[in-house]
Amino acid sequence: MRREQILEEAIRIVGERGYYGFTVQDLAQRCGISNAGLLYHFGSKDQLLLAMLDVFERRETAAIAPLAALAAGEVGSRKKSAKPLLNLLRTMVARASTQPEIGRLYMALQSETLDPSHPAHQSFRAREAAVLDLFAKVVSPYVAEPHSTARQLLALMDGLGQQWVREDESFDLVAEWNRAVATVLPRLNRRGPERDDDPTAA
Amino acid sequence: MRREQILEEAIRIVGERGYYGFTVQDLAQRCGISNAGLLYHFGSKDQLLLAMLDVFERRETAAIAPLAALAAGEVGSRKKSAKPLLNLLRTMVARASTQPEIGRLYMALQSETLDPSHPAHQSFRAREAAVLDLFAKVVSPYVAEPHSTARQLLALMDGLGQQWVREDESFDLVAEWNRAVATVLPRLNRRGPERDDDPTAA
Amino acid sequence: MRREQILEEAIRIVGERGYYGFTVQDLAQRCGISNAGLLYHFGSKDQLLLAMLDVFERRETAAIAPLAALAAGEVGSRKKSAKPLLNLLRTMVARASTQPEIGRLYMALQSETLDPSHPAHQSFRAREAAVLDLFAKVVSPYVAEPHSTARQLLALMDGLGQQWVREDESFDLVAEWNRAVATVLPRLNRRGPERDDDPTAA
Amino acid sequence: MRREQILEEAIRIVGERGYYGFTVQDLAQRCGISNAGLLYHFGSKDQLLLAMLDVFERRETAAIAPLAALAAGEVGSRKKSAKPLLNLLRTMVARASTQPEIGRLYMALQSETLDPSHPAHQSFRAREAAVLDLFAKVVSPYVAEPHSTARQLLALMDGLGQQWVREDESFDLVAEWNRAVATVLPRLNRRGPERDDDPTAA
DNA sequence: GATGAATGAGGATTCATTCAT
DNA sequence: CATGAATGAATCCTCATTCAT
Repeated sequence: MRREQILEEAIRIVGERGYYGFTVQDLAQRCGISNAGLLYHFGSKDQLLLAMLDVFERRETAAIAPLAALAAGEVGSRKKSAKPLLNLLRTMVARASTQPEIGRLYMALQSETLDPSHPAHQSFRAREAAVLDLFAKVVSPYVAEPHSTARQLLALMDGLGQQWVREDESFDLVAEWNRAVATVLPRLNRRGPERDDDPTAA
Repeated sequence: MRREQILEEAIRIVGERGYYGFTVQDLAQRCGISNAGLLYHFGSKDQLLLAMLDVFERRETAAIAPLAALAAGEVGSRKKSAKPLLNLLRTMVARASTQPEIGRLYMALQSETLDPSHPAHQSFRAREAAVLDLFAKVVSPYVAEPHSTARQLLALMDGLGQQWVREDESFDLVAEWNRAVATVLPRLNRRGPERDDDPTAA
Repeated sequence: MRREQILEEAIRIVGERGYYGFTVQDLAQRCGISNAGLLYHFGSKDQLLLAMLDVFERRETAAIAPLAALAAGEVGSRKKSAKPLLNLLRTMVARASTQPEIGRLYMALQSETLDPSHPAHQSFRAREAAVLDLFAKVVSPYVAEPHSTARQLLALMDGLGQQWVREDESFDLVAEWNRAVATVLPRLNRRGPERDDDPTAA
Repeated sequence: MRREQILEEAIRIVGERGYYGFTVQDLAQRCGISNAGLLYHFGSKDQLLLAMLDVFERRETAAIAPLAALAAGEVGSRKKSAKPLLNLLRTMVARASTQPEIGRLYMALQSETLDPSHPAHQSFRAREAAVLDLFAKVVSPYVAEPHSTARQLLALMDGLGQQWVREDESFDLVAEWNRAVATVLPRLNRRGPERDDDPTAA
């Protein structure tokens, strides 16, 4: 449980300053623990990062994987419903706005890991590929070029999130994201009654 | 002229590692100069960053400002042409793919400066606001919610750029960007003969 | 306890070279400790100085304050005795000649802190004011212009101390000080049997 | 002439910060000259210090030596007058209060040169010895222990000067000095009409 | 589980000085 | 006379890490 608190605090710091701008000393201080006491739990700064990524992925998986499976399931089904897809996309962003720390962690690392020598570079590269694959798949019934659309969705998700963070969370991220989805996947809106909070805003 | 070389090299390093992951020593070594010799030219690491931003902005302004003016000029004109707008958007991204160093610099800082304590935080915040304003204005004749559209364009530009960098420039950034623009500004494509290099890729 | 040893050594060095002429590295070396190991105990060079001043003041207070109280107590009393006053003055200087390190520390800083930007400037200014006040008070029964006399006593104390240090402690500081006191406070000598080591030397 | 201006400025800086707290760069900047240009005139920082001491001594000699000679001349004369002695003592301090820069230079170095490794240590030691000798001589007709009295005068002169500097020149140094002289050399006041500006302040 | 003490490597920066021009 | 450019050594300080307790 001590470990959990520390991780939580670490996630917050990395979310604010990035991994490079984050120091073991700072974390230890904020946790009211000694420098050595902290490392006792995690072994090293890098392992601490891995633990953070683990938390991040675990939560992400728990929250997203089922929805992803649902959305993916629709792809081959006869009576396609866009609802699971929309639900997936919305939830992914809604999570960020609900748990800003985890969102910030993701965004900070997202950019920091552009550098191939960053300890989490591979991890984020793999994640990106996986998300792009997922998006391309679930989106394939609705667009002509699913790979491009997947890229656009991911770019919008990340880009809007970064704007949101940079502007001190001063606009409605979820609303903007819904509009963006409606723009990228226009066909979804012409069909069915599945929009529960009017993503088209047309 | 020595200063210029150093600046160029610095831009490359920051583009790769970000400002925090970049050390004066490293830069000095790569320039075949002593640690102190380097600082002679810039005074401090932070001032060096400012010099880099200055270069960045100077080049950006030189390349973009005229196109921005043209595009903005169309807004109020009677016979609106979308060509200047498309030209502006394309050039902004084309520059990044032509001069990857400067693009990487921008992207690295774009994310690193999420942290308000980063020395270039304000600078990037201001830049973002300015770009959003510009986008909203030039896009206003074509969309219902120009501010949202501006956000989407910027998010796509940044997001796609980051994907491109993370994936080792292994896809055609310009082509993807053109598709994205076509998606976000669909009306542009239905009109006139002004697309000179087929942004729709239909 | 390690801290104490370091402090002791630091006091010696500053006593010799002043605060500016004293380096963390030098101190570390003399203590057989690493540079970082040293700063672990004090945080920074400036805080180390504060710690030294603290030691200085603590010792000074312990040794002087009671005597100062006694001397001050005589001021309002009916049957004034000059003994506590003489005792105070003698002890202040005797301490310097007994513990030359602490005396040198004081003298080195006394002059270095003339510069308002010195980290201990305020501290020494305040100390000086306090000493002047104390002297003026305890001396008031015996002289016409206690404030001037206070100034003279302090000037003599500091000035003689500096001569003593500069001349490699080659004269009898205590004896000279006693003569000086006898000069500045001539009335004291005409009375009572309280001179135990003949300060007048008339 | 350029040299003179630079020296003047250097004296001011050393007066404020001491020799250790004074940097070539700082001086160069204040003189609107390049770093190298400055050293062209003086060769090195230490030689610059020597030049400053030279100026100091030259001025001191010019102003004081004649008065010293006069006062020394009285010692053996039949009809001793204390006037030259008083004049000498007064002038020495008056100079400091008239030209505070030179006074500060003296005081800063006075204390800094306690350290035997200071480049001007010997110079100041010698100066002190010379002044003590002079004082002892000129004072010998009036006191029982001229060497002690010399020490007291020098200590008072330096000590009061330091108080004056530390307290931002906020009291009347000359008046205090006169009182101190009257205290240390009481016999002078009982005789003759030679006090022109009431040194006794009785 | 946790700490106090310590470390080695590396960080930016400052300083007096040099030298070709 | 003076400068721009550069340097090597030194300065304070920070960091992740280790280890005996």
